[in-house]
Amino acid sequence: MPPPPSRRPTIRDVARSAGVSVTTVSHTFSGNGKVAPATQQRVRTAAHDLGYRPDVIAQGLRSNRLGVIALVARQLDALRPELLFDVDYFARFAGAAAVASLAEGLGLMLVSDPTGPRAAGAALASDGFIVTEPVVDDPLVEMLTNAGIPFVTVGEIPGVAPETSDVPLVDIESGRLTTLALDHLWESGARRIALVTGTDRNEWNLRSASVYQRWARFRRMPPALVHAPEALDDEGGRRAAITLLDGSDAGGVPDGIYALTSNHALGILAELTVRGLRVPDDVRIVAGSDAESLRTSQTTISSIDLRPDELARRAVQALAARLDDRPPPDHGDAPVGRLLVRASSRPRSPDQR
Amino acid sequence: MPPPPSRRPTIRDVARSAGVSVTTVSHTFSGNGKVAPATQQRVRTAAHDLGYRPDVIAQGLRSNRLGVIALVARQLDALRPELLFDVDYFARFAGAAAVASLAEGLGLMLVSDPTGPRAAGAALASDGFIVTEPVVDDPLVEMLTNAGIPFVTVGEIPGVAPETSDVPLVDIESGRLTTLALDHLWESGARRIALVTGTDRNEWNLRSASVYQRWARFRRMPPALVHAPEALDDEGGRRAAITLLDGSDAGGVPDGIYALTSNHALGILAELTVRGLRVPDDVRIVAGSDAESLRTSQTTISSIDLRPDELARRAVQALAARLDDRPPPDHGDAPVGRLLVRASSRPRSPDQR
DNA sequence: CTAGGCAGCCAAAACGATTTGGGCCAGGTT
DNA sequence: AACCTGGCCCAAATCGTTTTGGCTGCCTAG
Repeated sequence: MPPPPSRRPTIRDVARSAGVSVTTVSHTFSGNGKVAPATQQRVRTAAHDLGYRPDVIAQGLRSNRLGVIALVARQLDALRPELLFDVDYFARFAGAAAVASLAEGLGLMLVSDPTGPRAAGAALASDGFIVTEPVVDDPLVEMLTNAGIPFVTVGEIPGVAPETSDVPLVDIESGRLTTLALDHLWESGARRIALVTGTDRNEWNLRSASVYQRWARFRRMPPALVHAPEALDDEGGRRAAITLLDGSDAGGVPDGIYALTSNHALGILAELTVRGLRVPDDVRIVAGSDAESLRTSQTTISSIDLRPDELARRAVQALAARLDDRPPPDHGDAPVGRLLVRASSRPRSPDQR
Repeated sequence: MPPPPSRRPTIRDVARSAGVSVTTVSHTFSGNGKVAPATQQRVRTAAHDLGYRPDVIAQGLRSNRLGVIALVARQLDALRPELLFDVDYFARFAGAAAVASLAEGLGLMLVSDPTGPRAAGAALASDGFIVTEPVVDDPLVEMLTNAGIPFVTVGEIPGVAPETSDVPLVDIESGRLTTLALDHLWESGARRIALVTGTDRNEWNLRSASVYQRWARFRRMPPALVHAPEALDDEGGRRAAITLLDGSDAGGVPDGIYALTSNHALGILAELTVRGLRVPDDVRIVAGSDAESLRTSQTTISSIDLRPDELARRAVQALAARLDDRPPPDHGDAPVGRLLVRASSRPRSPDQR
């Protein structure tokens, strides 16, 4: 068996070798048309012997589909790109999305925001996009809409009522989860609960803040709301803590803090510890997204686990359905996100020192 | 400006609209051929008005290049895929690789091992592969070699001398770093140093073990070597610790442990703590790969930071160079990986013994 | 005045698959 | 005997680019 010319075999080579037309070869593999079993067998063995693999790109050209979807990682262009995946949420999301994509027969491409100047052309090769946490007036959303490229969002596009939009949406349950976190803090004894949000104008930050405001009014609790840039990491949390502790807010020093970003929660814990405040005795903390580091910190920190794996799975399935013009999958309305109670908000048990 | 037929404009539409041939349009954008500046201008505005974007797939078909490279995530098929990215190393690697790819004008695709049964065809669409930590007789390596698909490995292909292979290799410095970790443990006072490796047969595990053996002989220290499956996570570390502490090894109970996998190190720390052994006073610990959780654990754990971001960057650059038939980039021989000393191996302050 | 060169443009042939619209033949119906 | 019906197969068109190999004129050197 002489290695045929070094280039990889095409459908034509297979056809010649099997003594049939390319049409027949194509039909054999695609299942279209009618091909006698005997012929099929001949084609298959010929293909196998030649080591034939259909050229995905040529298929893509005809079908206008490549079998690749893109996950947009907006922070990719940020200052310290190597830290991108420090955000556990996104890392978990990406991992689960890759797995789910594979299950749908799709590849998952990580791309930076393609609206940016450095937009790699390759990004546009994908059949569809998953946009997590779109922000107000998101240029990416606008671009995809204009270009007619299918996409789904995880979290609402702020300012766009989901009913009026036909963009598939994966619900991140920001309302329910905010209430869940606040109620939990309340039940664990906190009476002056502050909220620390990030500064990205996405559903998570915006909705949490508004729900918090309403919740505080309901509890007749003067709201204490601080914003810290996500990018500041721990330091952002530390500064937020300083603001809350030093700034003589109406309500006085908080005894409970709900920090939406996990690294902020860590920074807050650090600052509280420095000041000799005990967690959870003096101040209870809940983080709004889960991370490995919350599980291993000195005082473990309670958190809202958004279940990025499940969200990713749903996003991929929704996108795959849309790409195939199938109706969107119905995930029922069972809650997804959950509260993980750890030391930072655990009521003391009777016998503890 | 009536929206032309809903399908996206092709190069032909642009040509017609600008009153030139498709060749001229192509040349205008590619810079090939000769096109009068005035004509170029006409073409460009026509393209812009139509909202024309070249079809990446069609370009790919001609050029046999799509501008996408694949990163193989072997653990993707594992039992708990959502935990894939718990392995900080890979998460960081993927993030940095995505960024570096973008800089090279390439997209990064996450694919599971394409040798598996579920191999998504899309995986094969990529121009090249990055294989991290290939194992002995790696089927993926074999497949890529046979198919003539370009790839680079991060870490040697065990059993294949790098000089004899023309597969670009990113050096993970397993020899130097193992020695670095062991010397550090020694200097911090440990005299009976055990090694806990994973069970994957990759360079990191294999080379570390062999270097450890030699190092132990040199120090006239009876070696204590335990293997625990990476997949067991903390539990694997716990079991390894049990083996080391209970099994009456020749050398007795170790006072220093080098655990290659970060989660193993965490498990070891937990088991030691349970038994009332103090870290680092009774036992010093160093982990062989860095992770966020080592930085925040009760007793922070020293680690070897492989600098996955830098490794990823190099891998991408090497692959990009190979794809362009450029000579491989020369990264000099400055060391990359480093030791991060934390509490688990910090020598006691002066007043201690 | 002519040959050659060059700038500017184009038609047509790839690239590797899928799909369309027959053709041919055997067997069953009128 | 003529007609229809399927089963099986094929040639050619198609997808949207890039590249090859001309074809025009115009300019300049001889």
